[in-house]
Amino acid sequence: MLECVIVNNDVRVRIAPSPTGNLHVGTARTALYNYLYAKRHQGTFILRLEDTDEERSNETYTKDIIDGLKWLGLLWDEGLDIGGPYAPYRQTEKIDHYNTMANQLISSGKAYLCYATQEELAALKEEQKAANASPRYDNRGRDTSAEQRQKFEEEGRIPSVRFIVDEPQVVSWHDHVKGEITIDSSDLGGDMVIVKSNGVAIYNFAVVVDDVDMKMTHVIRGEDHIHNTAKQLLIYQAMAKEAPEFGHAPLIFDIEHHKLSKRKHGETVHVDYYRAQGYMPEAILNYLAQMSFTHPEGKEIYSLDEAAAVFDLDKVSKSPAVFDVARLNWFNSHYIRSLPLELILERAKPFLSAIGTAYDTSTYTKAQIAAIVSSVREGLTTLSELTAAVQFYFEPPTISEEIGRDVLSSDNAKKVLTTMLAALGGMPWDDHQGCKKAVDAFGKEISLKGKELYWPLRAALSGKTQGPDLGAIISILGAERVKSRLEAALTHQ
RNA sequence: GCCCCCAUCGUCUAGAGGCCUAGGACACCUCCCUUUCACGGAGGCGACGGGGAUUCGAAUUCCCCUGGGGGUACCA
Repeated sequence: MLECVIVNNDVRVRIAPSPTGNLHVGTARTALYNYLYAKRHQGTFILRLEDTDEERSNETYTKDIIDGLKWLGLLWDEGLDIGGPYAPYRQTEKIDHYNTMANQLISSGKAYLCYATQEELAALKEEQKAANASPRYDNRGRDTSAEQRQKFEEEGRIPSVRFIVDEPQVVSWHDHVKGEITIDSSDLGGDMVIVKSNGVAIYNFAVVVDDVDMKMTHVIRGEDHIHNTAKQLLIYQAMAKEAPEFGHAPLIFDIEHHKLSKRKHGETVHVDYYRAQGYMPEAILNYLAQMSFTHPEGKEIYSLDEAAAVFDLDKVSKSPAVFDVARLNWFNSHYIRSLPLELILERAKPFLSAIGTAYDTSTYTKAQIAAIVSSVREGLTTLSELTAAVQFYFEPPTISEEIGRDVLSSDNAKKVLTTMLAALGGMPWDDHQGCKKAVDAFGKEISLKGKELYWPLRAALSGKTQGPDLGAIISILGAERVKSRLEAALTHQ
């Protein structure tokens, strides 16, 4: 198949989170799309921090976001943490610069100082509400006279800077995922504040300045920004700067079809949560990618690199997707059983430690630990389940009343256990399959097979009637433990 | 209220006028494999929101309705 890939080394995209919470699943998805777009076009992926809301911003969130993106493997080429040619990449370090730009707009008549107080603005809103009119700023500050200004200053009023939104005016753009979008400037709420009275630029203004400064070519973000895009386009125009291309991805919904929010869903909206539960970054990435994007060959399972090779914005769905943990789980269990054992072992460490005092690294060799994890990983959905799944390898199982009665108390069970005890000397301990065969062999001698043969052993050794392969259990536990557990089980007659 | 976006199985989606008695995946159910769980395999359940229009023919184009969501801050 002949494919025409546009290679554009000039492509520059970014993820620009605000540190008002831990790394959000939606932010991760947006970061992923930007990352994929950059890689596809051999462009540059940038991480910038939008921390102009000093009230809500917090440095611990910044750290969490950086850690989370790194953990996912969405590494940026430029930006926070690593710097780059367009530093700083943190908006609070550019406050003066935004003010300079705002002043330029004022000098060119595109913006003005607005002395309206919060109270006046609130009153205006009330009035409009009472009159059943759309809430909007009435542009009253546009022609504030010199005398009025003087008076306001004397009253101690501190002005904000408002950008003049000319009305009516059609703002439209070709959106890379949505297609044509048209918005009338009259629906934008009137002249908008671009610098708050505390002297700090507001998001809609700072982004534009930054995107210009950093030479962004494409802005890929959630569709909750569509109206912001219209506002921002007007600012680009006023600054006589070329605007980047836009692509608005659909939102991620909860099962009730609302935007995934921390307020409603708590920690489950954070990447951290999944990380702590033992989700694989590969699974999260794969899940996030395929949720609104379909691989052209119909693949369900694919890596970050594979996705980067085929990603395209016009292949991104226009409609929102419900976040479905069941599906994430399917991806996760797939990766848990197919990723290299070495890697799983590394990631399993915290969950093995969680076993508690019984977990002593000297109990088993490294190879045995590997065998333990390997014996159970097929049945895991998340690594957090590992703790309970391997517990019996470390501590003698407590035999429940039920198991004792139903599985261990029969004469046949007693026969199996005693025969096994006698056969211990001939066990090929290092060989999983060999151990299984040895069991089969003595089973034949005592004319027992299947459930009758296996369950008593399984119960005696693990306390459960289901779990890993019996041969693996025997082999891993080794002679000592097998012997003592069999003897203990015999007391349940 | 106003503005914008969206609309195929429960969920994620394929589908760019005839290939669609609508395909795949997750979930669920049944069977097979298996000492068990899981994996794997074979089946099953299950959808084009409604109405017009265009056309020989519409899930696919257009219009209206309905529904859902997002936005409407000196938050981002």
